[in-house]
Amino acid sequence: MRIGDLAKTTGVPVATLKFYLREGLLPAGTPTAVNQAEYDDVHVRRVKLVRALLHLGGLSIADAQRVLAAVDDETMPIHDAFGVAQDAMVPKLDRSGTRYADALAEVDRFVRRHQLRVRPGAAVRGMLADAVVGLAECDLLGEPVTDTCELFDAMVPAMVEQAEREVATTPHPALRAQQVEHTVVGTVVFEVAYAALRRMALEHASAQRWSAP
Amino acid sequence: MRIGDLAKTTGVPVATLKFYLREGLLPAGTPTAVNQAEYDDVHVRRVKLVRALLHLGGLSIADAQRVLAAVDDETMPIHDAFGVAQDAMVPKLDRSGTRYADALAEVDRFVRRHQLRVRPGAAVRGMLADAVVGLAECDLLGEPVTDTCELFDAMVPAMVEQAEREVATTPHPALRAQQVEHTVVGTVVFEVAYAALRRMALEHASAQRWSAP
DNA sequence: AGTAATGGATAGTAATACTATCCGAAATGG
DNA sequence: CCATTTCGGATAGTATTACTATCCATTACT
Repeated sequence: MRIGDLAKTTGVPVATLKFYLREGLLPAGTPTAVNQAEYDDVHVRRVKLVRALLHLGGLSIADAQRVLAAVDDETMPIHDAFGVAQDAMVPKLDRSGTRYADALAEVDRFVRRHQLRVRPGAAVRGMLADAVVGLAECDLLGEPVTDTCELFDAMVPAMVEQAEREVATTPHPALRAQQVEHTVVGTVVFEVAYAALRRMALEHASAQRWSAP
Repeated sequence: MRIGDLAKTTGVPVATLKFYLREGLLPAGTPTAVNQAEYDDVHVRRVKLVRALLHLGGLSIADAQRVLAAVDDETMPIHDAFGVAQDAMVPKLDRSGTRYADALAEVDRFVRRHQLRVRPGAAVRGMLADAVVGLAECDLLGEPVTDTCELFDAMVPAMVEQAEREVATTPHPALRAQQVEHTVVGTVVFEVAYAALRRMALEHASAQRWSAP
C-alpha cells in the first residue's frame, strides 16, 4: 500500500497525509526505495485516530501530537499514558484571577469528597473549574450557592460506574498501545455522543415546556 | 459606564470590545455625545455570555452571531430561538459519504424510538451521527453492531429527566430573552462540566483498572 | 517508452480572532 | 483652563492554524 492508496482508503488527500507525516502524527511507512514507502492498516487506523482527535475532538495539531506521543511511548505504563493524553485533551483557557482559583479549590474538595483517583495536577480539574466559573459568571444558579460542585454529587456514582464499564471494553487480547489508543479515542468520541444526546434531551424538554404538543 | 469601565469590570480589552461591537456580538451603548456612549449591566452580562460561547463553548464568531441573533430576535418564540441557537452550536464537520448517511438514518430511528421531540432537520442529529461514525471508524465497538444507537437506549430516560430539571431552572419572573439566554448558556456550560466529570470518572476507572492502589 | 505517482522539501494560502493605530472630539484633574 | 487621558469610529495589521500547492529527481505501471 503506497501513499495514494492510503489516501484513497481513508479519504484524506495525499498532501494532508504528507503534512501529518511531517508533523509526526503519522509514522513513516517502511521504505522500499529512495522515494517509495509501504503503508499498512496500522497507518489506516492511525489516520482515522488522527482525524477523530482533530475533527471530532477538536484538538489542535500540537495537542494531538502530545496525545499520540503518549500512545506511542512503549516505556510509559498504560495509566500514565492515559493521564498525559487526558491533559493534552483539555482546552487551554486563560486561568488567572481569584475566581478561577476559588473554583479550583472547590473542585479539589469535590475530588477528595468522592475519593476520586484523579492526579493532583490533572488538567481536567481546570476544565471543571472553568465550567464552575462559567456557571457563576453567567448567573446560571438561582440563589448564590456555597459550593457549586455539590450540584454534581448525585451523579458521581453513575458516572464512575459508566466509566468503569467503558474502560473495561478494551478488546482482549490487546497490546499496550491498543489499550491506550482505545481509551483515548473513547474519551473524545463518547464525549461527543453524550453531548449530542444531552442536547437532544434538552431540545425535547424545551419542546415540552415551551411549545405546543 | 463607558467602554473603559466595561473593559475593567469584564476583564476584556477595549480593543476586543470594539471588535465585538463591530461584529454585532455586543449591542451599541446609548450615545451621549458624538463620540461617547453609555454601557450598563446588560452589556456586562452580554460580554460574559459572549466569552462563555466563544471560549468555554469553543464557538466561532460567526456561530456566536447566529446564536445571539436568535436570542435577540423578540419576534421568535422561545423554543424556536433555542432551536436556531442549538443548530448554530453544532460543530461543522464534513458530512458526505454513505457512512454518514447510514449513521444519520440510525439516529433518526433512535429519535423516533424514544419519541424525542427533536426537529427533523436539527443539526444535533448530525452531531450524534458524527459520533456514531467515529465509533465505527475507530473500532470502539467489540463485535459488529447492527444499531450503534442501541448503546444509548438505557440512558435516555435519565437524560430527559435531567434536561427537564435543567430547563425548569430558569429564574422567574424572566423575559423571553433571559429564558433563551439561560437555556443557551446552560447548554454549553453544563456540557463542559459534564464532560469534565466524565473525564474524571474515566481517570478514576483507569487508575482502578491499571494502576496500583 | 512514456505517463503517472512517489518521497522530500519549500513555499503559499484562506480563515480566524483579535490587536494596533489614527483621527478629531469629549471628558477629567489640578 | 489647559494638559492629559479617554472616547467612538474606521482602517489596517498580525499571529496562529491547518492545510494545500509546487517543484524535483526517482520509481512504478502499461
